[in-house]
Amino acid sequence: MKGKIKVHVADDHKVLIEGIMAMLNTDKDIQVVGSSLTGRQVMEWFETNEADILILDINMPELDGIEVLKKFNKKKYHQKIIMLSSYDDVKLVKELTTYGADGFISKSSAGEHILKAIKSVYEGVPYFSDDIKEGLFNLAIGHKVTEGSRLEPNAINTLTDRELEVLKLIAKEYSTQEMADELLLSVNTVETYRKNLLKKLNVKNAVGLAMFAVKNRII
Amino acid sequence: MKGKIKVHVADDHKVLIEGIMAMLNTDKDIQVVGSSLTGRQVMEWFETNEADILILDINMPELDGIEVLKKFNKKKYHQKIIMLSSYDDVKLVKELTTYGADGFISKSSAGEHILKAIKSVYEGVPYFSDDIKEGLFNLAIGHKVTEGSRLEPNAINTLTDRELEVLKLIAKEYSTQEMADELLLSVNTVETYRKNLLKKLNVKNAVGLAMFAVKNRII
DNA sequence: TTCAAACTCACTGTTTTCAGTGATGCGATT
DNA sequence: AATCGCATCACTGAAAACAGTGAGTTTGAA
Repeated sequence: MKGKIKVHVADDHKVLIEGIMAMLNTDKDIQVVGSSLTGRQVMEWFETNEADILILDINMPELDGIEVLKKFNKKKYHQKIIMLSSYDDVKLVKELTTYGADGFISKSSAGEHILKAIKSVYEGVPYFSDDIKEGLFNLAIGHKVTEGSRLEPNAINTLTDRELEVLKLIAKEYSTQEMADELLLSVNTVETYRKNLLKKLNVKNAVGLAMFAVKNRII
Repeated sequence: MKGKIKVHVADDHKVLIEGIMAMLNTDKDIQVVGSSLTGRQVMEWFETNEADILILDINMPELDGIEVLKKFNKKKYHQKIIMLSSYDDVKLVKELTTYGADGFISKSSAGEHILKAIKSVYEGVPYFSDDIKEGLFNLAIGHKVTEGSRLEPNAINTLTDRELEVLKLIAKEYSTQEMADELLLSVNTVETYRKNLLKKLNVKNAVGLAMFAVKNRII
């Protein structure tokens, strides 16, 4: 191995970042070159820096890990991405791999798995921690073990970026006018997104949208 | 200081535990003597072991941090307890201090705060990380400043039975007409309850009501 | 290059929500 | 007996949400 593997860590919990950094820096082949607390920070960092591996928390403020993943997908950066998931984001795994995620580690797994994951993914071999594998297995079996599994698993995947933005604002009690101001759009446009959301998510009003947002943790 | 401060760390995220351990063990005055992934494990550990400080995550499976705190309260163990909170559990702080919590740290604060907290609490001085303090301040002020911090502690208690019923239905996407049918009331009456709710809970629309319902687990 | 999807906006019309005010009856409290 | 909280309802008017349709532009992928 010529140089060290350069890693960027993104998570909204500073203690977790520092913990991971402390751990990774004990490995002679790995060097943590940056960290971010929000998705937006990740995007900004990668505009002027680069890393071999990005460890990305799924749940982050401003721009969550999923959004970041999608954006990276478009930008064609060359680093590998390992997703960090807190609870049972198992349902998302399949989808996220299609968006270019190279590995998954649940936070409830041991730290050594992060080392393994980094080295594995760096070599081009996707990595999934054991509990993620188990979760996928349970999903495949059909019998759910975890609470959250819903019927229309992928309604959220059908949402466009703009629709997601609007959805988040709706869940924050914004009125259409306020959203239009915030997003610099016409009221008509925002209304269109709202209507699309109502149809796509098959709910009857803003409350339904907000509840969907809660259940899918996009707020 | 004669011996090292003995610390036990409890959190369901193994990586976080390991991170905190790595960090704490760099301090010559502190020694991590144990860790747990669930509340039950904490209880078992303390039956046969002891520590000076218990760092306790609020959200854990099996037995959450709050329950553990209550049980410790009864057992009269002599260690101090620092609560780790993921999001803004600000509303809980006051209650938890009465149950014997000696400090609060949010996970979004830096790791050094854990060091500070441990030493402070060990000396008998309660510790609250800055964002917790800010949250409490906002709570006291009444009007929310930050995103998550809600209203005056017990707005729920000011709600009448009928208002609660209506609130639940609103959170289920009912329209006023539907609620009137369901509750055998006139539309006007239901509207009145809705208005009272908006005023009492200080939110601007039905989404705000639904979100309140979610946060206060009345759905 | 072509095509589809996403993004943007407009217009019309209906329904619902939000806001304020006021009123009645009923039961419990003082 | 008077008061107070709660439940119930009505009326008005303004604002916002919901619904359907159509259409131009941009962009990325095939």
